[in-house]
Amino acid sequence: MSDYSKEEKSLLIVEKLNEVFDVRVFEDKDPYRVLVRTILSQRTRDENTDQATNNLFSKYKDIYEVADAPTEDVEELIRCSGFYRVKAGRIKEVSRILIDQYGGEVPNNMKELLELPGVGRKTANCVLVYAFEEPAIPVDTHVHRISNRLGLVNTKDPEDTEKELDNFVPEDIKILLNDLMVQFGQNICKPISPQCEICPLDELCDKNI
DNA sequence: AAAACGGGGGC
DNA sequence: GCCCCAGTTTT
Repeated sequence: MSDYSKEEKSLLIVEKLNEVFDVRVFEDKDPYRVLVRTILSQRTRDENTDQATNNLFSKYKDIYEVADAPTEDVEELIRCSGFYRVKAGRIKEVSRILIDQYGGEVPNNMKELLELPGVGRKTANCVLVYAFEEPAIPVDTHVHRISNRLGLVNTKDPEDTEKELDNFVPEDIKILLNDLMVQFGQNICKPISPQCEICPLDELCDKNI
C-alpha cells in the first residue's frame, strides 16, 4: 500500500468509494440557503437536517423574512435538527449581520465567513464549496478520522488535516473525496466498530484501528 | 482541554 | 434505556 504517493492514494480512494457510494449533489446553490442548511447540519443527521431546512424555508422565503421572524417560530421549525435554540439564535443573528453589513449577501471568502456566529472552518468550507464552487475540503469528524486511519495524514487538529489534504489532493476531486469519505465514515469506517469485513478500501488500510 | 447545546433514531 | 450524530462557542 505504501508504494503509492498520497496523491495517487487519494485518487484510488475516490475511485473505489465511488463504486459503493454515489456522490451527493446539492441542487440548491443559493449562498444564504446553503449557509443556513449547513448550520442546521452541524452534529445532525441528513434526514433531520433536510426536514428542518424544508420547514424553515417553506415558511420563510428569504433572508429578510428569516431575519424578521419571531425567534420562537424559527426554533419550532428547526426543532428536529437538535441544538435548535442555539441554531435558531445564530441563524437569526447571521441573517441580521448579513443584511446590515453585507447588503443581504453571503461573503465568499473564509475570513469573513469565519466572523459569522455559528460558522467554523467546516461550515465556511461547505459554503465555499457548495455555493461558490471553490475547491476546498470541509473537514468534519469523519474526514478527519478516516484521513488519519488511511494514513493520508497524521494529525490531531482537524485544521491540520485540512491543510495537509490541501497539499496533495487534486482540486478536481476535493469535493468528491470529501463527500465519499463522509458516506464511508457514516456507513462503514465508523468511529467505533468499523465494518472492516465489508471495507472497499481494504487494500489501502493498515488496519491499525 | 473540557463542557454545553438536543431531538431523533439505532440497537 | 443508552449512545451517537457533515460542529461551534464558551468556560
